[in-house]
Amino acid sequence: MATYITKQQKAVLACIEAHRDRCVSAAELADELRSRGERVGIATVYRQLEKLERHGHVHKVLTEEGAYYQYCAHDALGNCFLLKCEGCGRIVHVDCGQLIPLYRHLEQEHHFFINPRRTMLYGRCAVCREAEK
Amino acid sequence: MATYITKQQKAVLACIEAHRDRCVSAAELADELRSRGERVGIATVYRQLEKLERHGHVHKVLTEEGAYYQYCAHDALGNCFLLKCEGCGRIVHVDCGQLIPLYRHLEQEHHFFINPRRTMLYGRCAVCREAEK
DNA sequence: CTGAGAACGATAATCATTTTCAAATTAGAG
DNA sequence: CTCTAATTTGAAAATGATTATCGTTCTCAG
Repeated sequence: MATYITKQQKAVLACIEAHRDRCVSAAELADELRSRGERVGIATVYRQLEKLERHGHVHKVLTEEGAYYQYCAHDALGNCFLLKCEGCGRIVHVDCGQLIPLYRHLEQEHHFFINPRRTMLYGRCAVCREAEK
Repeated sequence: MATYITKQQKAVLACIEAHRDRCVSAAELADELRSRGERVGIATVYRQLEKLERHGHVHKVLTEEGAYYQYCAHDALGNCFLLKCEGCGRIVHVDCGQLIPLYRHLEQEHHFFINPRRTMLYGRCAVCREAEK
Protein backbone atom coordinates (compact mmCIF):
# COMPACT_ATOMS: atom_id res chain seq x y z
CA MET A 1 0.00 0.00 0.00
CA ALA A 2 1.17 3.49 -0.66
CA THR A 3 -0.79 5.41 1.92
CA TYR A 4 -2.02 4.78 5.42
CA ILE A 5 -5.14 6.37 6.76
CA THR A 6 -4.52 7.78 10.18
CA LYS A 7 -6.77 9.36 12.75
CA GLN A 8 -4.79 12.61 12.46
CA GLN A 9 -5.50 12.67 8.78
CA LYS A 10 -9.23 12.35 9.31
CA ALA A 11 -9.16 14.85 12.15
CA VAL A 12 -7.45 17.56 10.08
CA LEU A 13 -9.79 17.04 7.15
CA ALA A 14 -12.85 17.05 9.39
CA CYS A 15 -11.68 20.18 11.18
CA ILE A 16 -11.00 22.23 8.07
CA GLU A 17 -14.16 20.91 6.45
CA ALA A 18 -16.13 22.13 9.43
CA HIS A 19 -14.96 25.66 8.77
CA ARG A 20 -16.20 25.67 5.17
CA ASP A 21 -16.03 29.25 4.04
CA ARG A 22 -13.54 30.50 6.61
CA CYS A 23 -9.81 30.58 6.10
CA VAL A 24 -7.75 29.13 8.92
CA SER A 25 -4.03 29.01 9.59
CA ALA A 26 -2.16 25.83 10.40
CA ALA A 27 -1.66 27.05 13.95
CA GLU A 28 -5.37 27.74 14.41
CA LEU A 29 -6.20 24.26 13.18
CA ALA A 30 -3.67 22.68 15.52
CA ASP A 31 -5.01 24.63 18.50
CA GLU A 32 -8.56 23.67 17.69
CA LEU A 33 -7.71 20.00 17.28
CA ARG A 34 -5.85 19.98 20.58
CA SER A 35 -8.66 21.72 22.40
CA ARG A 36 -10.88 18.88 21.21
CA GLY A 37 -8.51 16.45 22.82
CA GLU A 38 -6.82 15.27 19.62
CA ARG A 39 -3.11 14.65 19.87
CA VAL A 40 -1.73 16.35 16.76
CA GLY A 41 1.69 17.88 16.17
CA ILE A 42 2.02 21.07 14.17
CA ALA A 43 4.25 19.29 11.67
CA THR A 44 1.51 16.80 10.94
CA VAL A 45 -1.00 19.57 10.44
CA TYR A 46 1.30 21.11 7.82
CA ARG A 47 1.87 17.72 6.21
CA GLN A 48 -1.82 16.98 5.98
CA LEU A 49 -2.66 20.43 4.66
CA GLU A 50 -0.05 20.06 1.96
CA LYS A 51 -1.44 16.69 0.97
CA LEU A 52 -5.00 17.99 0.97
CA GLU A 53 -3.92 20.90 -1.19
CA ARG A 54 -2.20 18.59 -3.67
CA HIS A 55 -5.38 16.57 -3.93
CA GLY A 56 -7.48 19.66 -4.46
CA HIS A 57 -9.50 19.41 -1.25
CA VAL A 58 -8.06 22.56 0.20
CA HIS A 59 -7.06 25.99 -1.07
CA LYS A 60 -3.89 27.58 0.18
CA VAL A 61 -3.89 31.34 0.40
CA LEU A 62 -0.74 33.39 0.89
CA THR A 63 -0.94 36.55 2.98
CA GLU A 64 1.46 38.88 4.72
CA GLU A 65 0.81 37.05 7.96
CA GLY A 66 1.48 33.61 6.54
CA ALA A 67 -0.57 30.97 4.77
CA TYR A 68 -4.25 30.31 5.28
CA TYR A 69 -6.19 27.26 4.21
CA GLN A 70 -9.77 26.79 3.18
CA TYR A 71 -11.86 23.71 2.50
CA CYS A 72 -12.90 23.39 -1.11
CA ALA A 73 -15.67 21.12 -2.39
CA HIS A 74 -14.58 19.00 -5.32
CA ASP A 75 -17.57 19.61 -7.53
CA ALA A 76 -17.38 23.37 -7.42
CA LEU A 77 -14.33 23.62 -9.61
CA GLY A 78 -13.76 24.49 -13.23
CA ASN A 79 -16.16 27.36 -13.49
CA CYS A 80 -15.47 28.46 -9.99
CA PHE A 81 -12.84 30.91 -8.85
CA LEU A 82 -11.93 32.80 -5.74
CA LEU A 83 -12.05 36.44 -4.82
CA LYS A 84 -10.40 37.73 -1.70
CA CYS A 85 -11.41 41.04 -0.20
CA GLU A 86 -8.39 43.05 0.88
CA GLY A 87 -10.57 44.90 3.35
CA CYS A 88 -12.27 42.25 5.46
CA GLY A 89 -10.20 39.26 4.35
CA ARG A 90 -13.25 37.27 3.40
CA ILE A 91 -12.93 34.84 0.52
CA VAL A 92 -15.79 34.73 -1.92
CA HIS A 93 -16.47 31.77 -4.19
CA VAL A 94 -17.84 32.80 -7.54
CA ASP A 95 -19.30 30.17 -9.78
CA CYS A 96 -19.88 31.55 -13.21
CA GLY A 97 -18.61 30.86 -16.69
CA GLN A 98 -17.17 34.33 -17.17
CA LEU A 99 -13.63 33.11 -16.74
CA ILE A 100 -13.80 30.59 -19.57
CA PRO A 101 -13.21 33.08 -22.40
CA LEU A 102 -10.26 34.51 -20.50
CA TYR A 103 -8.73 31.08 -19.92
CA ARG A 104 -9.21 30.22 -23.57
CA HIS A 105 -7.60 33.49 -24.63
CA LEU A 106 -4.60 32.91 -22.38
CA GLU A 107 -4.15 29.41 -23.77
CA GLN A 108 -4.40 30.42 -27.39
CA GLU A 109 -2.65 33.77 -27.41
CA HIS A 110 -0.28 33.56 -24.49
CA HIS A 111 0.23 29.79 -24.24
CA PHE A 112 -0.53 29.79 -20.57
CA PHE A 113 -2.77 27.21 -18.88
CA ILE A 114 -4.56 28.46 -15.79
CA ASN A 115 -5.01 26.36 -12.67
CA PRO A 116 -8.31 27.60 -11.23
CA ARG A 117 -7.70 25.90 -7.89
CA ARG A 118 -4.69 27.99 -7.23
CA THR A 119 -5.81 31.30 -8.62
CA MET A 120 -7.19 34.03 -6.47
CA LEU A 121 -8.23 37.52 -7.49
CA TYR A 122 -7.78 40.37 -5.02
CA GLY A 123 -9.94 43.40 -4.59
CA ARG A 124 -12.71 44.92 -2.49
CA CYS A 125 -16.11 43.54 -1.69
CA ALA A 126 -19.10 45.87 -1.87
CA VAL A 127 -19.26 46.38 1.89
CA CYS A 128 -15.62 47.42 2.28
CA ARG A 129 -15.75 49.53 -0.84
CA GLU A 130 -18.68 51.44 0.56
CA ALA A 131 -17.15 51.78 4.01
CA GLU A 132 -14.11 53.52 2.58
CA LYS A 133 -16.05 56.50 1.33
CA MET B 1 11.44 68.25 8.00
CA ALA B 2 9.83 64.84 8.03
CA THR B 3 11.85 62.98 5.44
CA TYR B 4 15.43 62.95 4.31
CA ILE B 5 16.29 62.06 0.76
CA THR B 6 19.20 59.65 0.73
CA LYS B 7 21.27 58.17 -2.05
CA GLN B 8 20.13 54.68 -1.08
CA GLN B 9 16.56 55.77 -1.55
CA LYS B 10 17.24 56.97 -5.07
CA ALA B 11 19.34 53.92 -5.90
CA VAL B 12 16.62 51.44 -4.92
CA LEU B 13 13.98 53.28 -6.88
CA ALA B 14 16.21 53.59 -9.93
CA CYS B 15 17.13 49.92 -9.78
CA ILE B 16 13.61 48.55 -9.56
CA GLU B 17 12.45 51.06 -12.13
CA ALA B 18 15.11 49.77 -14.51
CA HIS B 19 13.54 46.31 -14.35
CA ARG B 20 10.13 47.53 -15.37
CA ASP B 21 8.29 44.37 -16.26
CA ARG B 22 10.29 41.91 -14.24
CA CYS B 23 9.57 40.91 -10.68
CA VAL B 24 12.59 40.98 -8.39
CA SER B 25 13.14 39.90 -4.82
CA ALA B 26 14.68 42.16 -2.20
CA ALA B 27 17.82 40.01 -2.23
CA GLU B 28 18.17 40.30 -6.00
CA LEU B 29 17.86 44.06 -5.78
CA ALA B 30 20.46 44.23 -3.04
CA ASP B 31 22.89 42.07 -5.02
CA GLU B 32 22.43 44.15 -8.11
CA LEU B 33 22.94 47.39 -6.26
CA ARG B 34 26.11 46.07 -4.66
CA SER B 35 27.47 44.81 -7.96
CA ARG B 36 27.08 48.36 -9.22
CA GLY B 37 29.20 49.54 -6.36
CA GLU B 38 26.40 50.96 -4.23
CA ARG B 39 26.72 50.41 -0.52
CA VAL B 40 23.27 49.25 0.50
CA GLY B 41 22.23 46.97 3.34
CA ILE B 42 19.44 44.46 2.89
CA ALA B 43 17.44 46.08 5.67
CA THR B 44 17.44 49.36 3.80
CA VAL B 45 16.27 47.65 0.64
CA TYR B 46 13.31 46.24 2.55
CA ARG B 47 12.62 49.61 4.14
CA GLN B 48 12.65 51.39 0.81
CA LEU B 49 10.50 48.76 -0.90
CA GLU B 50 7.95 49.05 1.84
CA LYS B 51 7.88 52.81 1.46
CA LEU B 52 7.61 52.59 -2.31
CA GLU B 53 4.76 50.13 -2.00
CA ARG B 54 2.92 52.41 0.42
CA HIS B 55 3.24 55.24 -2.08
CA GLY B 56 1.99 53.05 -4.93
CA HIS B 57 5.21 53.07 -6.93
CA VAL B 58 5.83 49.38 -6.47
CA HIS B 59 3.66 46.30 -6.52
CA LYS B 60 4.38 43.56 -3.97
CA VAL B 61 3.63 39.98 -4.97
CA LEU B 62 3.51 37.14 -2.46
CA THR B 63 4.71 33.72 -3.57
CA GLU B 64 5.71 30.47 -1.91
CA GLU B 65 9.33 31.50 -2.19
CA GLY B 66 8.85 34.89 -0.60
CA ALA B 67 7.88 38.34 -1.80
CA TYR B 68 8.65 39.82 -5.18
CA TYR B 69 8.48 43.45 -6.15
CA GLN B 70 7.73 45.11 -9.43
CA TYR B 71 7.91 48.69 -10.51
CA CYS B 72 4.50 50.00 -11.32
CA ALA B 73 3.98 52.99 -13.57
CA HIS B 74 0.86 54.77 -12.47
CA ASP B 75 -0.56 54.92 -15.96
CA ALA B 76 0.11 51.35 -17.11
CA LEU B 77 -2.43 49.72 -14.82
CA GLY B 78 -5.75 48.11 -15.44
CA ASN B 79 -4.74 46.34 -18.60
CA CYS B 80 -1.85 44.43 -17.12
CA PHE B 81 -1.82 41.35 -14.95
CA LEU B 82 0.52 38.66 -13.76
CA LEU B 83 0.78 34.97 -14.53
CA LYS B 84 2.96 32.65 -12.53
CA CYS B 85 4.03 29.26 -13.83
CA GLU B 86 3.73 26.58 -11.15
CA GLY B 87 6.31 24.53 -13.00
CA CYS B 88 9.30 26.79 -13.49
CA GLY B 89 8.25 29.60 -11.18
CA ARG B 90 8.61 32.26 -13.81
CA ILE B 91 6.34 35.27 -13.57
CA VAL B 92 4.91 36.41 -16.87
CA HIS B 93 3.69 39.92 -17.28
CA VAL B 94 0.79 40.13 -19.70
CA ASP B 95 -0.47 43.42 -20.98
CA CYS B 96 -3.73 42.97 -22.79
CA GLY B 97 -7.27 44.16 -22.36
CA GLN B 98 -8.80 40.72 -22.05
CA LEU B 99 -9.39 41.10 -18.35
CA ILE B 100 -11.48 44.23 -18.66
CA PRO B 101 -14.76 42.47 -19.49
CA LEU B 102 -14.23 40.14 -16.56
CA TYR B 103 -13.58 43.01 -14.17
CA ARG B 104 -16.67 44.79 -15.41
CA HIS B 105 -18.72 41.65 -14.99
CA LEU B 106 -17.51 41.14 -11.43
CA GLU B 107 -18.33 44.71 -10.52
CA GLN B 108 -21.80 44.68 -12.01
CA GLU B 109 -22.95 41.16 -11.18
CA HIS B 110 -20.93 40.24 -8.12
CA HIS B 111 -20.22 43.69 -6.65
CA PHE B 112 -16.54 42.96 -6.36
CA PHE B 113 -13.84 45.44 -7.35
CA ILE B 114 -10.62 43.86 -8.53
CA ASN B 115 -7.22 45.26 -7.62
CA PRO B 116 -5.02 44.35 -10.60
CA ARG B 117 -1.87 45.14 -8.67
CA ARG B 118 -2.40 42.30 -6.25
CA THR B 119 -3.87 39.72 -8.53
CA MET B 120 -1.85 36.85 -9.85
CA LEU B 121 -3.10 33.91 -11.92
CA TYR B 122 -1.43 30.53 -11.46
CA GLY B 123 -0.95 27.83 -14.07
CA ARG B 124 1.53 26.29 -16.47
CA CYS B 125 3.55 27.97 -19.15
CA ALA B 126 3.84 26.30 -22.55
CA VAL B 127 7.30 24.92 -21.87
CA CYS B 128 6.38 23.24 -18.59
CA ARG B 129 3.08 22.01 -19.98
CA GLU B 130 4.91 20.33 -22.83
CA ALA B 131 7.61 18.88 -20.61
CA GLU B 132 5.01 17.08 -18.51
CA LYS B 133 3.82 14.89 -21.34
C1' DC C 1 -0.71 -11.75 15.04
C1' DT C 2 3.51 -9.76 12.64
C1' DG C 3 6.65 -7.00 10.39
C1' DA C 4 7.85 -3.77 6.77
C1' DG C 5 6.83 0.45 5.52
C1' DA C 6 4.34 4.81 6.44
C1' DA C 7 3.11 8.44 9.47
C1' DC C 8 3.76 10.62 13.84
C1' DG C 9 5.51 14.40 17.06
C1' DA C 10 9.13 16.89 19.40
C1' DT C 11 12.56 19.58 18.28
C1' DA C 12 16.22 21.48 15.51
C1' DA C 13 17.11 23.84 11.25
C1' DT C 14 15.99 27.10 7.64
C1' DC C 15 15.32 31.33 5.70
C1' DA C 16 12.94 35.53 4.48
C1' DT C 17 11.86 39.52 6.90
C1' DT C 18 12.07 42.75 10.90
C1' DT C 19 14.16 44.93 14.76
C1' DT C 20 17.98 46.95 17.26
C1' DC C 21 21.17 50.47 18.02
C1' DA C 22 25.49 52.90 17.46
C1' DA C 23 27.42 55.45 13.69
C1' DA C 24 26.83 58.07 9.48
C1' DT C 25 24.07 61.23 6.78
C1' DT C 26 20.91 64.95 5.88
C1' DA C 27 19.32 69.69 5.78
C1' DG C 28 18.03 73.88 8.00
C1' DA C 29 19.77 77.56 11.06
C1' DG C 30 23.30 80.56 12.42
C1' DC D 1 30.81 77.01 5.88
C1' DT D 2 29.84 74.99 10.46
C1' DC D 3 26.96 73.19 13.86
C1' DT D 4 23.22 70.45 15.52
C1' DA D 5 19.14 67.83 15.88
C1' DA D 6 16.52 64.54 13.60
C1' DT D 7 16.52 60.85 10.28
C1' DT D 8 18.50 57.04 7.95
C1' DT D 9 21.77 53.53 7.55
C1' DG D 10 23.90 48.80 7.98
C1' DA D 11 25.70 44.86 10.57
C1' DA D 12 24.13 41.76 13.35
C1' DA D 13 20.70 39.72 16.33
C1' DA D 14 15.85 38.51 16.73
C1' DT D 15 11.63 36.84 14.90
C1' DG D 16 8.46 33.60 13.30
C1' DA D 17 6.34 30.70 10.00
C1' DT D 18 7.44 26.62 7.65
C1' DT D 19 10.33 22.46 6.77
C1' DA D 20 13.53 18.73 7.79
C1' DT D 21 15.25 15.27 10.98
C1' DC D 22 14.91 11.13 13.31
C1' DG D 23 13.69 7.81 16.75
C1' DT D 24 9.12 6.05 18.02
C1' DT D 25 4.46 4.58 17.01
C1' DC D 26 0.87 3.11 14.05
C1' DT D 27 -1.30 0.70 10.02
C1' DC D 28 -2.73 -3.20 7.50
C1' DA D 29 -1.80 -7.07 4.03
C1' DG D 30 -0.41 -11.55 4.60
